[in-house]
Amino acid sequence: MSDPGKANRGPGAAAENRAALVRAAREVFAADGLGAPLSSVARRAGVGQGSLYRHFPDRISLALAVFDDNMVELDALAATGEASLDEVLAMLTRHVIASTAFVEMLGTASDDPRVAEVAARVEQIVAAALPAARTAGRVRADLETDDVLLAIGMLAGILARFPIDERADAAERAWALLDRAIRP
Amino acid sequence: MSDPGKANRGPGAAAENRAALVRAAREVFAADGLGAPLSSVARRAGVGQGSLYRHFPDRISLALAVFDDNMVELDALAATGEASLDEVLAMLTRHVIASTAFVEMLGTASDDPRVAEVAARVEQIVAAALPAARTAGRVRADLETDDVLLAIGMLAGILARFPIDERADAAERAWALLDRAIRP
Amino acid sequence: MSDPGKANRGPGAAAENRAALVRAAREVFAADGLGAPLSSVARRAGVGQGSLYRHFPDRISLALAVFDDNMVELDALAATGEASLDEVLAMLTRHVIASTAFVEMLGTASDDPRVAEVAARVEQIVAAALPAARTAGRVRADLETDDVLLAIGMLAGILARFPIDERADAAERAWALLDRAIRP
Amino acid sequence: MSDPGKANRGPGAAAENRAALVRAAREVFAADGLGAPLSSVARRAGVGQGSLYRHFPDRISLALAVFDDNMVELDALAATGEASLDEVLAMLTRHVIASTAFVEMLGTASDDPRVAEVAARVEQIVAAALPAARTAGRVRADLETDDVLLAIGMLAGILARFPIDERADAAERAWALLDRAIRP
DNA sequence: AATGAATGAGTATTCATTCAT
DNA sequence: CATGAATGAATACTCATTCAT
Repeated sequence: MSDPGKANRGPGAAAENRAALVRAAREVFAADGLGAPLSSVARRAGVGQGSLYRHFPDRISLALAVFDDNMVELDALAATGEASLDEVLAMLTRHVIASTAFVEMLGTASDDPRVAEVAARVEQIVAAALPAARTAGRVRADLETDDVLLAIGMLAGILARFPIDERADAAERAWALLDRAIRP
Repeated sequence: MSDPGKANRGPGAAAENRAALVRAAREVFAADGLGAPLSSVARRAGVGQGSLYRHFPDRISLALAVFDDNMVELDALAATGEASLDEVLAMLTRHVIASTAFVEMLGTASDDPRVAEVAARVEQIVAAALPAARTAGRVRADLETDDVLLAIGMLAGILARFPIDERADAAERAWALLDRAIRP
Repeated sequence: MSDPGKANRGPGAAAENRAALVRAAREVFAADGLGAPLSSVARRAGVGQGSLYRHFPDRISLALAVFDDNMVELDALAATGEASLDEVLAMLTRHVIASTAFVEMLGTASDDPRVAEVAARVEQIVAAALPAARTAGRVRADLETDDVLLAIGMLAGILARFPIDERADAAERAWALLDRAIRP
Repeated sequence: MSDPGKANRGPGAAAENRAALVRAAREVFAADGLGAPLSSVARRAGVGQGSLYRHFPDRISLALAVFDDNMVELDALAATGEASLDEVLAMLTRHVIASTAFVEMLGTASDDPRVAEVAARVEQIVAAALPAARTAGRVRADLETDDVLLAIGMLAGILARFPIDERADAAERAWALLDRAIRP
């Protein structure tokens, strides 16, 4: 019974599989939200269900992996030491347009320490960019980090209700409003 | 055969059952969102599955019944002819705090004519209150109805991520932001 | 609580209701077969479920009532004393085109004595017409009643697989074959 | 948690399960028709519902698998190049006796391409055997493929109304009639 | 005797998760 | 370590049948 179809590529394929899973999950989460069937992720990745669970024992682990790239980008931006709040917000907006699941994750199951850590990191980055923005008069002097995070949350909430191809537009309209909310 | 379990309380229970279903659905939708299992609604109402489907042939019918009260209130407010935008927003905010599913419904499956009608009615009520608010300088002169609806949508989106008992606070914070976004 | 909708027309409506149920059942059985939901019969008749069950305690009772007309017609034909086999077959064919459920009933649940009686009556009528047909050379001399009934059964079986509006054609084609089978 | 009930026998059981499902379905379809509950198939096969759906995503897939054997046999017969119409009919009759669902499938949901293909194949095989039968004077010179298929359809229709153990007899009687219908 | 609602069992289908190979 | 199948619980929905009014 040496069935063809998909040979067991063996342990060597581990890294490759992991990457394929993350890639697939990114697409699936973007399209169907964070609650999408994990089986569809495995299928799209061309990987067995079991491998998915081995690499990512639960949905959150997978989501964290997916959005790790986002965090890497964000961290890179922050690492320049000169990231303006506008740049941070622009990047976050891009991420949210690509997948509201990013914020969906941050808002849910926050009892998972790893999620909390990501949330904290985002908060940190925003917080770091805020003083300069205040000083520069870009935002109100009394604007708090939480306010900015709330704005991002609202943005994500509203974008989730639009089909992907309308999200860029919707984001623009939303920022037209929100911008006034944070400006001095 | 002679199973106890639940006597057929007869047609007299109809109105009572309907009310129990709506009440249960209100709670369930508030807690778990519009996508919650209908079986849980029936169970919580202490009513057979069949009765649920008799009264409400589909999820939307049930949701419409649940949020009918909201609309009645809203209509009543609008009927006074003097509803200020602030009053309208306050009421909508109360509804959204009670159940983000209200807005969830308006945002989804808008291809159902009954939902579309409710959405249109909400829009109408907002639109009716807007001119006076502009004249009074309560909001920007160029603020559109769509902007207000977007704000409501964002509010709902963000509240959905908080447990019910934190929503009032969250709403306050959100409005503190949004208010600036619409003010002149 | 004096709900409108459908006043309880009281006992006087009994005969009327019965008739409406039979009429509705005829249409429903014709369209969806003998296994169609009884609720759809009650609905189409504009009659309560309970009334349906009062008049017809089970599906077979209803079917018998529906096809009673068929039997009346058939009996009337037989009563002329001069019914040719061709006439009998033509009438049966008409009935089967109108509703394969007629034969479906005769073929199923034959353990019900009332059904058995109807089946016997049909057999009787066919049997009565057969000798003359044999004498006249219309059918083979060795053709048995059972053969004719079998032919009717086959006709019904095949017609059941066509949508109603194609059944007349299909019946014609089928008889073109079957006719040779019974002719001398 | 550690419920016994049924150990996961692992992938090794796949082929075995598939075979059990087909076997069970063959019996169930034969006994209760093509519309029988799929759950009863799974139960009889001693297999979880999920496994059934994995192997056969819909009812038709299962039916096709069940009747694939029939087609293999039929194809084998046709492949000899010398299959007489009588042999073809005898085989089809055997299949229909075993399960009228075979023809039931061919008659229903013909919008499924796979079903259509099977139907076409049957037609092809009959068509291929017909000319020789005509030449040999075994059947009427003007007998069409459709007539033969109609006859098979009628046979199936009538057999469906007999319990399995009476079908062989019934088939014999039916052919006694039908044979005359196709003979010269 | 009519009404229409109530009930629950039955069926289809999906998915998270575990496990033998 | 990969694979892919197995399992069963969960959920939607339908219908036959019973029953209070």
